[in-house]
Amino acid sequence: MLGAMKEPRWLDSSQQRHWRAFVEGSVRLHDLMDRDLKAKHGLSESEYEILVRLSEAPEMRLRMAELAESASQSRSRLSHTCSRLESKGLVRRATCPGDKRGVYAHLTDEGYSALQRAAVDHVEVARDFFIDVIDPADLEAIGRAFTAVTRRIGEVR
Amino acid sequence: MLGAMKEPRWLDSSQQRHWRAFVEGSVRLHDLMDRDLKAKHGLSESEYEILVRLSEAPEMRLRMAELAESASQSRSRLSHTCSRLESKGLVRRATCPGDKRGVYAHLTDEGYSALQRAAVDHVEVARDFFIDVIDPADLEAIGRAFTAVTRRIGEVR
DNA sequence: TCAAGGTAGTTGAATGTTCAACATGTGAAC
DNA sequence: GTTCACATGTTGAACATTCAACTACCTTGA
Repeated sequence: MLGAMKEPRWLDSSQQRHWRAFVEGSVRLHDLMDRDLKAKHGLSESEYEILVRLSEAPEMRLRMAELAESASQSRSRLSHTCSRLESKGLVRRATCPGDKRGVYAHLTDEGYSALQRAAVDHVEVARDFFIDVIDPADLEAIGRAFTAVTRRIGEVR
Repeated sequence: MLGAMKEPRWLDSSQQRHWRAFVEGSVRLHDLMDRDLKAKHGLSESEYEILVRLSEAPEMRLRMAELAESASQSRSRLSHTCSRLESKGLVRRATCPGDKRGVYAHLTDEGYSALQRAAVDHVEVARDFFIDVIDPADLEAIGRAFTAVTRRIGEVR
């Protein structure tokens, strides 16, 4: 009897339309940006994200766990990705003075300049295919909406 | 001299905020839904997408190329994924009468009922973490915006 | 009718990602 | 100060995706 309480509450047709539009658009946009980044700079989106986060951190370094969290990646994935970035010379690992378990990922100078180059193109694409085709008021709505989504997801862990 | 024309046109700070909010929110949402689907139904998002498209097609079948296009996947990826779905018994392949190169992917009865079950939960999650936390007017804005994004991407292939 | 070029789909190897197990270190309780 | 639970980060194997051939078939046109 209890199980039966969970009746499917379907979306109404306009909700469904909007939801679908979002899913399709965001998948295609992500694909496009990913391809572009890889073709022009040999970086995957997750590698790029890591460089961005490091570049914004104080002293351009972060603990692995913080970096994983801020780049929305699992620790394992970060560890592998970081090894790749390290072998490309864009990132360097160093042990953490206070906590011997800890590891800092540092952005190297080479990493910084690779990021600079990539960011210019990345923003260009974001502009061409996202910012510039969206009405400014709708862009604000997007900001509000996704902030709420992130907050909601944070509530449950 | 020509190369120098491409000056970085950075985003202004509110554009940047909205863009970031979107990237973060959509990554987290995608992650959440992916995990949920896999945990409860053993399906990846791309497998789910394939089942959805098939279920909506006339006679619940599509040519591989059409399916790839509508699920935004490469043909190679579809081919592999389809093999997995076939071995789970959710999809069945059949040669195409008119065109001997062609292959139809059919949704099986088992596939249809697996999809039904998954869809109920999927919608529930979409509602909990997306639809229900977004102001209806903002949701409309999202629909408009991402429709425009998809159109723009379509212009360049 | 047959050669040339295009399309459909699959394959296998290289590459990335996930998952569970592990090694190491910390910190709090006793 | 030893023990126990927990946290950090890495590893390797299983799994998924991408990329570049490749097979088979269709279409066009001379």
